[in-house]
Amino acid sequence: MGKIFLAKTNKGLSFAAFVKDHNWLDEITDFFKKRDILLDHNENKFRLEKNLFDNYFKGKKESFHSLPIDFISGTPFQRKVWLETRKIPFGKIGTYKSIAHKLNHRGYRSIGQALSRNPLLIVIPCHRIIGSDGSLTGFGAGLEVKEYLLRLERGEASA
DNA sequence: TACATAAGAATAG
DNA sequence: CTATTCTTATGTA
Repeated sequence: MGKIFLAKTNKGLSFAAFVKDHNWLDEITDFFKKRDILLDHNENKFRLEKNLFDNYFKGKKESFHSLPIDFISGTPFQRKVWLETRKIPFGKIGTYKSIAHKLNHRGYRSIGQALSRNPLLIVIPCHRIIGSDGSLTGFGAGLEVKEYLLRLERGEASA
């Protein structure tokens, strides 16, 4: 399916996304640079994460709830949305509207906006959020990925 | 303050 | 019923 770029602080995982191309990596590294976060290329530190993702892509109900995460970016609102999204159980889906409702918000669109900036793909299952009519509205990493992930959770994955 | 948004609702076909 | 357009609210820079 592709490679996944992971980044973590000493507090927890802070970034996870599919690697697009080299240029994309530059942007990410730049992102961390601006925050004075040094990147240490040490894959050994990601044993746990790797294992979790491995489970997930095997179709196991990995919720990542045990994985410590660290929001290096994000406004209070975004975090609320992310945390709420994270509560969605494996295999289930939610709508922007439902999230908004839980947060006592009327800003459906803002939910999507927050999710679009989700730095923790999969860990925060933004792919489980779809439009109120059941349509896949959008996805940062590409709708293909979203579709794939949803099928994966339905047990129809084909890698 | 102005811009952008992964939505929604409404309308037309 | 589906496709298309328009509207509105909210977050962010």
